[in-house]
Amino acid sequence: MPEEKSHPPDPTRERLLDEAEKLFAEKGFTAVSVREITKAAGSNLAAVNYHFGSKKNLYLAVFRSRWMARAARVGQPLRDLAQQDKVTPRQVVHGLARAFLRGPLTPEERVLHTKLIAREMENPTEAFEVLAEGQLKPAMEQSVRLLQRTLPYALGEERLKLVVLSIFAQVLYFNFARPVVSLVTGRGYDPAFVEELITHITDFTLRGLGLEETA
Amino acid sequence: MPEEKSHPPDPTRERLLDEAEKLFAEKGFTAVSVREITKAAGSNLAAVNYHFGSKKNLYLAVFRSRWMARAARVGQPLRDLAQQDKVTPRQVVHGLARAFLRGPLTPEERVLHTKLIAREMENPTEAFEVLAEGQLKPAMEQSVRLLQRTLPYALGEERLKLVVLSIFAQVLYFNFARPVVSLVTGRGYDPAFVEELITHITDFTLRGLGLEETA
DNA sequence: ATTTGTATCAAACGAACGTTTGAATTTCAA
DNA sequence: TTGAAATTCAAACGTTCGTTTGATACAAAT
Repeated sequence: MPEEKSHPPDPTRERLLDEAEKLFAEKGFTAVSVREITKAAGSNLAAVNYHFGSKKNLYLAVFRSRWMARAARVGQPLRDLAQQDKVTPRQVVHGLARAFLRGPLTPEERVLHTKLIAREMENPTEAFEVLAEGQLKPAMEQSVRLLQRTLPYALGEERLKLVVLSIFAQVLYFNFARPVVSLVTGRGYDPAFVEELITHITDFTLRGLGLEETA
Repeated sequence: MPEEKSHPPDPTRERLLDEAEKLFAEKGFTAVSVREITKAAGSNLAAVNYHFGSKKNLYLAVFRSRWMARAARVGQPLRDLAQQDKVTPRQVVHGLARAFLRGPLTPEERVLHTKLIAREMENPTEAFEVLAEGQLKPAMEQSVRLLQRTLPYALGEERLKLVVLSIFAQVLYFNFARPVVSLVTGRGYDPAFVEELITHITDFTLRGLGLEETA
């Protein structure tokens, strides 16, 4: 390994991170081989161990550099919202749904990002802490605080947390369970359908909070 | 392989299916080795290939015999409900949430069952069809029909499907993302917390359908 | 008692795995 | 231009993988 601290942009290192992230997201850690990654990155087999020390370290590096950067972009709309003066609950919920389903990421990035989350959620590895501290807890606290101060009535912190978890549940599910959603609805993930999904989640959740009229 | 059709209860075969299901659910297909399975089942290394032909066939057999039987048990409360005369939407939603979170399965079975679903949802294999035809589509159709006939107002089939998907999303999420839920709420999955979760999902969803008062 | 078919077993197969090695190459400051 | 460090490379390391093999044990039927 060249160094231990932060890295100047080494093209080989960057390509390895890019391809590794795609492959890990698509197939999972154990199903991807180092040979597959280095071939996709157009580099030598030994490059992974030279630049990252081991396959597992590469996986962690993917989370620390690539995944975290994306998480920051996903969370940005919500942070922007938090800085505004007058915010409605609809804006909060809609912002959350939109950030994950149509937000700052390209469609490919979004699938990739969500799959990595889902894998860590059902099989936490050392990367889970990165994920939890870097996105999950901040986004959760941000959302709870934002809802707390915009809701026209008081709602206990515990109840609010469950509500936000229900939002996350839907947002994640409609992202990573695409085969199921498409199978059931007969719809592909074109922009129109995604917009319908965002509207559905927003309306459903707002009524779940008792804030909107019956459909 | 001994035969091709249905199997009389061969103890070795049964033990292999039991242990394989646990391990596949816990670690995923590629992360589990045949040696691991046969050792856990107390049988010879060659037993998997003798009884099932290949590791992949064993995985499919787990879904066809073990997983499907469990899916039938999970779906039973809903089918019972469908046969009753007077059913309220609350009964439907509560029944769904309860079936998956506290239902006919033991806690260990439930974790196992949900993890297998989640894995197939994010990485569909040949088992996905078994899962889709055997549980997903029936449960979806059943739920939609049941809601349709119990709702006090008309709701389009498309909207209803999205609502049911939102219920599934929460039910699955609160099952398989337990590390996240516990991290955020600081609660373990004891009976009291599970009951709170069922109540939350039920209330949240009913209001999502515009049927209950504000909390 | 012998045959026949089924199941189990230890052992080995070739292939693929993550990792290491040491030489070749490139980079770049002195 | 030279020399030392950083990077790439082909090759091989030892291990583990899923699967196959052929011998052995056991069962029920002739």
